[in-house]
Amino acid sequence: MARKKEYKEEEVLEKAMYLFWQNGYENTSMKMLEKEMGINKFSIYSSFGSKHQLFLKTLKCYNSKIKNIFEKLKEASNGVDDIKEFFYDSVKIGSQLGNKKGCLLTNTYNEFSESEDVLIKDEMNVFMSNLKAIFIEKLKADSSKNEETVLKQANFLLLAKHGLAAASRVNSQKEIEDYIEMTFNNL
Amino acid sequence: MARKKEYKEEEVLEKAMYLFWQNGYENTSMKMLEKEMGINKFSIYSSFGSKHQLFLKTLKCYNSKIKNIFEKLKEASNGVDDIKEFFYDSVKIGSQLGNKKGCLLTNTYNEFSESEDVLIKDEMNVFMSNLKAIFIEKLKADSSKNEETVLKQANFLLLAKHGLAAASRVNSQKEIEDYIEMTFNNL
DNA sequence: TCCATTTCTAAACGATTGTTTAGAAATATA
DNA sequence: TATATTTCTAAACAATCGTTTAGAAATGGA
Repeated sequence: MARKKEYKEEEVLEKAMYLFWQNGYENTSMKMLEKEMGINKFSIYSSFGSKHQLFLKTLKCYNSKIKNIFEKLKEASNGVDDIKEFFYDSVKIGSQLGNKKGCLLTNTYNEFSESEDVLIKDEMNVFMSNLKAIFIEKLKADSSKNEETVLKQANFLLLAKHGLAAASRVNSQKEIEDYIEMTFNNL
Repeated sequence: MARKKEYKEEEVLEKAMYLFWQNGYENTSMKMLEKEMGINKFSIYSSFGSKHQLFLKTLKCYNSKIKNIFEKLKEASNGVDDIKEFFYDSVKIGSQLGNKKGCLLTNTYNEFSESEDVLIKDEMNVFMSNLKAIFIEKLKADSSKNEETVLKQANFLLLAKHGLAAASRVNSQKEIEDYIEMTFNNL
């Protein structure tokens, strides 16, 4: 056959993910991607097709990275307390590598909120409705809450999670902890 | 003297503000600004200097638009309840004209969180620290709260306000109301 | 060793970015 | 009515955007 590839697609995809995570889609140029991924434009295009397809693949890569957090939440059985821990886990994964950058999916949700990009909006909506369904399930563990209360609190938590992800890009660890604690004070 | 200007700078500045509010700084092009403001590039540059200076001026324009909300909050005397009403007012001003677009300052804060633009970051920090100071003052109205509690709750509210502005770009009126109500449930 | 195949480098593509400029159109004053 | 001054239109600017392409470099099988 022929010449060997000098990079692993999984590895360079992950590097692209961190760059998009930090700068968003529009503010990440092919030039920046070349530098960060360590390969040139030709290789990016032959491996991933286009900037847009590359971005979608980094979203799926991110999804697989946070999958274990979701699994942990699903399999837990302490109701609201599990959601609280999920909030902490979500923030942690952002500050774990690099620095506080919020949540890639939420950042994307915000950046594309006025866009008409169906592929990306679909990806976002699936993520959000999955999360809401899990919240509802966890809240129902407390049988003293009626259906209306459960739905209201699920909406509250979804918005709180969204807001937290956005705010965590600029707030300190301490402020974030205070916020999470107070959010769950009256649930 | 000479020829008259065919537009009023205040009016076209306001139009530019709404465009930046909707699309953010980077995703608003000079071409879009020409169309929205109804004047061409030459006029924009002769009146406002550059895209960047124009943006800064729209931020100041926005500040003056929300000034009365701040004044109302400052002059009120019902403590936490006033902050709650301020939250409602903040959301209302977004949905008042056009549709839900969050808060221009918060949007900007998020968009420039990874940027090194000093002029803009200064503008943001002044806004945020002013807001925090007002929150603290209002919380202190309740003499049963000690200093630590006041600071913690002020941080909480600042982050909640930030998160709400971000989330309100994509959430419904009902979800937003639920969120505000629950946020102030235990303060 | 030679050739077919694949990946690499590096330049160029057309489109769009923010910005500037040359010259026509309009106006107040003389 | 002429002239000086300002604002307008419209084209061009260099730089950058995402994308493509031509050709050199490298590799495995014959």
